[in-house]
This record gives sequence, C-alpha cells and structure tokens, in this order.
Amino acid sequence: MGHSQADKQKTHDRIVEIASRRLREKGLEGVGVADLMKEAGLTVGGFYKHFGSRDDMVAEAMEVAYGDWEAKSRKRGKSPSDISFTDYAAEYLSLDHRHDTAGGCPFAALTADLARGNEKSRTQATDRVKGNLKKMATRMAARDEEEARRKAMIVSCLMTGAVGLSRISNDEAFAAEILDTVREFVGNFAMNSK
Amino acid sequence: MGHSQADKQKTHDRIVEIASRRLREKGLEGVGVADLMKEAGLTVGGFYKHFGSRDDMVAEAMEVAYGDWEAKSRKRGKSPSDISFTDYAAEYLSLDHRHDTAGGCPFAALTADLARGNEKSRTQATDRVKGNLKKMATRMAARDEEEARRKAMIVSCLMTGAVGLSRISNDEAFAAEILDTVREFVGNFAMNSK
DNA sequence: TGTACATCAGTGAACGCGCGTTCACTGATGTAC
DNA sequence: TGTACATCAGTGAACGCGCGTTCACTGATGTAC
Repeated sequence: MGHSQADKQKTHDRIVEIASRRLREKGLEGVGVADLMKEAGLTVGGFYKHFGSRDDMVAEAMEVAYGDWEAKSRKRGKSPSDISFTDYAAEYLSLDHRHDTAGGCPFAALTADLARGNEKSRTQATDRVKGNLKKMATRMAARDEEEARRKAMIVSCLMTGAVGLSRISNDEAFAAEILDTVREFVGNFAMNSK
Repeated sequence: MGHSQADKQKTHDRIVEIASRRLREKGLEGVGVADLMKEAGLTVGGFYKHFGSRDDMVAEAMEVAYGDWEAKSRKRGKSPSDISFTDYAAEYLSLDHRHDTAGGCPFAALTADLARGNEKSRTQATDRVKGNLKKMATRMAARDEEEARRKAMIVSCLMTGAVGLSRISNDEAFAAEILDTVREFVGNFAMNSK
C-alpha cells in the first residue's frame, strides 16, 4: 500500500463508491462505518483519515450516486423525441433495475430517506431532481417547453413510483405487471405529442 | 390506571396508533421503544406487557396504518367513475398530505423501508397494495376491467411517486408544482375513458 | 548511491452512548369468603 | 359489607450489544543530505 496522494485518492474513491451502492441498498442509516471499511478491505480507524464524519461521507456518496445515475442516463440519447428515451424507460422500468437497488436510481431507492434528511442533503437532492427534470424535458415530444416540463414531471413521478411499488412487492409477477403496464403507457405518453 | 382487560386494550391501542404515525414519519427503524412509550405517557419496561418484540409492534402498527388509510379513502365515494375520485386525488396530491407524512399514505411514506423488510412484512404490504389497486380500479373510467386495472396501476404509481418526489424537495414552490401538475393530469386520465 | 529522519495512510483496541430487552418490584384493582 | 389475598399493568434500573468516534501506534514511502 503506497502513501502517495494518488494512492489515498484511489482508496477514498473506492470507499465512496461502495458507500454510494450500499446506501441505496440499505438506506442512509442502514450502513455502518465498520462494514463499509471492511468491504473496502480496510479497518474502521482509517475512515477518519478520509472523512470528518459519517455524515460527510454520506453527502459525498450521494453526490457520486447522483452523478453515476445522470451519467448512465446521459448515455441514452440526447436529442428531443429521440427514440432512445423509450429504451431508457424500458431499462428504468425493468426487473433488472427493480433488483439492482444498489446500482439503480437514487431517488427511487431513497425517496423517504432523502425527505427525512437535513436541509443540506435535501437541497442537494432537490437540485438533482430539478436537473434530471430539465434533461428529461428535452426528450419529451411536446408542442412547447412548458408542456415538455409538465410531461417530464409526470414521467418522473410515474417511473419512480412504479419502481418503488414494484420493489415493495415480493410477488414477482405482480411487480412485473406494474412495471410492464407503466412501461407501455410511458412510452406512448412521452413520445406522442397530442 | 385500571387493570381491567379493557384498560389494557386501550393502552395497547394508544401505543399502536402512536407507532403507526411515528413509523410513517421517521421510518421503520427511526422510532425507539422508549420514545414511543414516553409519548404514550408510559415507561419503557411496560412495552413487553404488550408486544413480544419491537418487530411485532411494527407489524401491528403497519396493519393499523394500512387500515386507517383504506378507511380514509373509503370515505371518498365508492361507485365507479364517481366524481369524488377527483376529490380523493386532490387531497392525496395536496401540500397538506405532503406535510402530513405521519397521517398520510403508508406506501408513499415508507416505499423503500417496506421493500427492505423481511418476507412477512413485504407480504403484508404487497397484499395491501393489491387491495388498494382493486378498490381504485372500481373508480376508473374504462371500457373494461382490464383497462380499469391498468389505469389504477398508473394512477397509483403516479400519485405515490408525486408525493414522494415532492417530499424530497425543500423548495416548497417546486413541490407544489409537481403536485399541481400531476393532480391536473390524473383527474383527466382517470375520469375520461378514451 | 546510501543512510537517517519525517510523514501519514492505515491499524485495532477502547470509549461513550443509545437502544432493545430483562427483571425484581409496586400498587391499584378484582376475587374469595 | 368488610377483609385478606392474588393478579398483573406499569415502573425504572440494569444489561448486552452495536455503532460512531478517538487515539496511540505501525510501517511503508518520500525527502534531505
């Protein structure tokens, strides 16, 4: 194990990345510092060479989670009314995404946790919701920007809600029914301007 | 304080009712046994005269939360295509509901918590989701039962998603915009058969 | 190039605290006679 | 009706455990000469 700046940064990134996954999976209070360090191949004490407190680490990890997620969705087409929005929706509303809470959309995974957070983390989250909304609006088929924004809001609520409800269900068929139903609807809704 | 069966039952109900509110507010792991008893005007030790474990209490409290919620929505019209569905949606998608996590819809308040639960509590939750869906389907304007079911699913995802996202936002105006946008859409969607 | 020293990421035991749970006890009520 | 006893909801201190945080220490690497 080296002692250069670069080595430390690599370790730091590794911890944060693991945290961004485990926090989505287990909730913002559901992951212990010791477990995290163990998964990173380290021991507890070293944690505070990297973070001032557990809260600081959570804030950083969420930043990474949001970033990962936006990067993933950026990959899927940019121009308005691009057909790849349908692909994006299909992936979002898939059983794969339902199961992959750790690597999935942070809003779907942590809705209530984020709502219960302190002002700082709520502001962080709200900014990201707004950002995602703007990006999604550019992909909606609509006659004007205002309609695009409204459609993006509806699609966002639908998709996060669908993944959330499907994750509650331990009846796999029922979960799939929810996702399939919403996927079919959302594709038409987003792509057809009336 | 009496010692009759009725007295004990009253105390029991009081604890469970407080729990059903606090759990929605703070999450399934966010409420301590001692806090709960204190709010009920009691001390910690007595808790185990009423419940085998904290988990047992949570299960009971969730049963009450679901029941309360279904009772509330039962009050708002029963016949299919009843105009009062619009009222129901308006209340669900109100800033009041957004703020009243403790007395609000358990699914919107606890989506991720429920998804992380053990099999028993997920089954309990899934059954309630299915039940709510059936009731909601009877209120949708649709040409057949299958379409009613699909519409009910979409409406459920939309409404829980909207309240969830609006609660993340600490920007009140943005939260209101989400709720207003979805409310307008959902009223038309549910009541107009195409 | 080799040697002595400084740095600091990482170690792992220890600490304080909160929380779920246990337990011996209390005292008001119900019951037996 | 009155008295003695049994019951048991509720009390509050104590226990064990896990978790966030602290701290003295280690040892590999970087630097000075």
